[in-house]
Amino acid sequence: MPRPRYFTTPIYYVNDRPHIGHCYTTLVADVAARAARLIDGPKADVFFLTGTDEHAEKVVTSAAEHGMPPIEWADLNAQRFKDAFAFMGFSHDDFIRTTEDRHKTRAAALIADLMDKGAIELGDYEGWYDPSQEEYLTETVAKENDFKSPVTGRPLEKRTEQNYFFDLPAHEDWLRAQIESDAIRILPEARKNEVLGRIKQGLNRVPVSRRIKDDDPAPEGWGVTMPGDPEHRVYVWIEALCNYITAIDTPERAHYWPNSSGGDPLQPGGAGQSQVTHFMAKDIIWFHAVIWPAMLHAMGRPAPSTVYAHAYWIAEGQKMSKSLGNFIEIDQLRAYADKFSLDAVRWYLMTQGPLGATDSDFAHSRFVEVYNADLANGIGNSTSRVSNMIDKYFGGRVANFDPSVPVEIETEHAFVEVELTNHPTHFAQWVRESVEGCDNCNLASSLRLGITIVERVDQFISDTRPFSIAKKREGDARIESQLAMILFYSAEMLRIASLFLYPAMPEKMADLWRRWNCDHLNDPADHNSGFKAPLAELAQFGDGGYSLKPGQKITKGDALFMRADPKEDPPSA
RNA sequence: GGCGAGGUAGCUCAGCUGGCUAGAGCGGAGGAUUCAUAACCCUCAGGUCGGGAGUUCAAGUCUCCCCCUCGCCA
Repeated sequence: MPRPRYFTTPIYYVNDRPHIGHCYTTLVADVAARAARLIDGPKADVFFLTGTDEHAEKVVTSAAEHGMPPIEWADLNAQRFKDAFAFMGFSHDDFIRTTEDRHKTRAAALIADLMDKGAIELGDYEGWYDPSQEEYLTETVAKENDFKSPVTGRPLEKRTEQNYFFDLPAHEDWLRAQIESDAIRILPEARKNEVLGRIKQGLNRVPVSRRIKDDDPAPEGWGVTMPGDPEHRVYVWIEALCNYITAIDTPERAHYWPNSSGGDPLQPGGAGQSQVTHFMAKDIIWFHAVIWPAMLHAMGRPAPSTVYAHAYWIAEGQKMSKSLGNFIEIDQLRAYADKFSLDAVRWYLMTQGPLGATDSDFAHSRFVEVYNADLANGIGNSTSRVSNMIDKYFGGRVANFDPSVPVEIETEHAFVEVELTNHPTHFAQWVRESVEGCDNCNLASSLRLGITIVERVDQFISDTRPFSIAKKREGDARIESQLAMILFYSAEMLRIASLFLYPAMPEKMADLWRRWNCDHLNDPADHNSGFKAPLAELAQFGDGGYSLKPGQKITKGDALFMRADPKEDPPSA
């Protein structure tokens, strides 16, 4: 049995409008989840979670501004995320909202557990309070604003109040050891250094609650109150982190968190144990790589295996910001998808995106370049030329050939035999590379393998020149067999290339499989229907159970990706 | 101010523990070809590897100084 794998995105602040940032993080998780399901095949045990974080005070005030109860406002906005994610073709298994009872009750239980274990205690909180906004500011923000309210300019007050604190410093040594040894793997590497550097500077207690104000605008039951102390509400950040557990705290799902029963509970990723990967943007790595693992440790639960923090998208060379109003929102991605196809958008984001530590630019000219190079001129054109030749020369069917007749190419001096015997070995190697890439979250390089194979197909066709051979095949069984073999090889290589490309482009690849009449999927019409076999078996070249067979129909269809004109204006939302 | 990352071809970046004429992809130029989506294939980049000094038989690759960019923290 393949080991269980659990992929998460952060739960998104429900007041936000879905934009490229939310979509990107979720896309990365989607591609990781799809790749895992493909690699592990029909027995894959993958759970992919996303959702929304809804208990922030601003949600209550925004709702009031819109003249509706907070939950209605949250419903409305959460739906926007659901719609956006459905549009993006994400394959999440669940969408959790922190306002749901299943979350609230379990989050409260987790906090209670921490209190029972003495990890959370009451203490004094001293900070800079902005009376006009009724909120505390961090030391940094306070200082930056010269200890005046950033909104009204009035002086801040130093205030003290009682709060509950999580004893983070108690876990310092453990955290450092876990992170240094990669027991908790922080990726990319640069982020790991950053986190370790910050831990070395010393850890502070983390406030986990806020006293509920007398004039609290939130309705009864909003948020999660501190167990045994209804005067305090659990700080949204702490409550939000709990979603990774609350969503899977059912008998069927519990195994997605590594359990304590088998061996050392604090050694995640032991054999058979679930592999947990949290994806997020770099701004919230501290919560996920330090506070959350420490909370889990305090509860006696294993930590996540991998915390992956990608960098940001910028737009046409400019940082995206509220003041500039240049966020690339879901509508703009929709406009690109309308023009270039959704899978093209997914491909661009995945292969050009900020998976590493540095930011990436979403530039229209770049989009078109990548679209043309990889998709239109790459997999699109190659599919087209291969299916066209099979149609033209063999009536649209994979033809029989005699494997003992070698394929030869004509050089200036002689006919040279083409080396084909290594093909199966090459593909087996690529499968290994792809699996390894996914394990290390090198999703982009794993996807690139598909394009590498397409390039091989184009080269192979140039070398063997089936279109020239076709002209002199009449009555020559040897040449006929060579032609059949070349096209079989080409089509078979494309079939395998498409498997590598699938996690990013599920719709288009399923389309290709329908044209090729391949039966990789349980339901050929549904790219989410699951695979009939693990990748290694599906990607077996030439004589595998899923390889193309003589007589198999290959349908010549419309262009998979039509070439785009770089001079055209960007699509607008 | 503290810690960290980085400055390599027009663009995006590879170059691990120092070693032959510094690489890839994209864009651009030329050629060849015609099965294909003006596509594919082949060839072409003469880039002071941020600047300076040093160590070494040998340095993008190590040391020191300087300049610049960017993170995280205070």
